[in-house]
Amino acid sequence: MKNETKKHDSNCLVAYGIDTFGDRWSFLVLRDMMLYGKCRYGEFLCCEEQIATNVLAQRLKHLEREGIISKARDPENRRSYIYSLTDKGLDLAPVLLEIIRWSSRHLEMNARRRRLLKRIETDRDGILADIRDGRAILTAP
Amino acid sequence: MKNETKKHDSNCLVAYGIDTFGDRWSFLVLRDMMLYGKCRYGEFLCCEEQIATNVLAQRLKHLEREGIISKARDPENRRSYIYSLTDKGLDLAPVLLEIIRWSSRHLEMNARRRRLLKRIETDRDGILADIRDGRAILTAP
DNA sequence: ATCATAACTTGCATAAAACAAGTTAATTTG
DNA sequence: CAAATTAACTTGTTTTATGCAAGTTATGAT
Repeated sequence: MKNETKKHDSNCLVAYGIDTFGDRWSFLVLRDMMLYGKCRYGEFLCCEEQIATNVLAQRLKHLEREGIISKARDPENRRSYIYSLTDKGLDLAPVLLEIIRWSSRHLEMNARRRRLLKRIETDRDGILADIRDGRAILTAP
Repeated sequence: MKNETKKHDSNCLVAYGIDTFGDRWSFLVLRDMMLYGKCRYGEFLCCEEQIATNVLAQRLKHLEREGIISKARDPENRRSYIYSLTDKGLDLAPVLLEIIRWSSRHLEMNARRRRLLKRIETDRDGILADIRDGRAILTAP
């Protein structure tokens, strides 16, 4: 994940996906953006899984270089930046939703999880709209 | 990926998925099973991305422990084993298909890729049946 | 003017991956 | 049937990536 030339340069569609967004930390950042509406460095940093700051910085650069996210100055605070999903990044929402569906089938459920699953099954478009607009789908975990 | 207690033990559905199948090599093994119908150690070993033998052995154990794949003796050859997807593993097919759809939108296409994408869009059930029965969907890459 | 904060960077210890070689049991070949 | 081959791994070593702690820089708040 450090070496930035596609490590093994497979010509497979699946490998391309894995290499651009499939690393554990990259994907957890994307989850934080899509599910929790996070958009700042500091927010990603205090994710439940405790990403290290150097790794976070590197993954954000990687995702930006791959065109999955973009970085813009925060107009309200000149020392802050706002990360957001590009169209390419937004297109990953269906992958995220399928992972959630899979986990829902194979992990014990609770009310919170059931609520999320139900919304995925009954209000997919609403969810996609929320993701597109950076609105949190879940409250902080 | 070595430490087998879920590394960060998140209680998030997405993190559960990532930790069980989301590692690069684990997922490439699953791709080889679902897309290319591979089922033997030696077949996984000569994948396009050149997985190292120790890593492969470890990932197969991991996937087996997680209930994604199962290992059985080959009745035809007593020094060989046959790996196959469990129901839990088969349930990952939709995730794989979404990744392929995503990559198809964002990577240049060729005839082979277009053919695969078209089949995903028009014959999803056929693909799922092929995966379930261990039939290759693509010829070797 | 001083302190705090956001977003990083740097350096070092540790863990995982890549690489190369070796092992074991079953099978094929001469 | 002894010798070479093959399938599925293990083991040891080097290289690379991650985790952790501390430091830096440019705002911004008090």
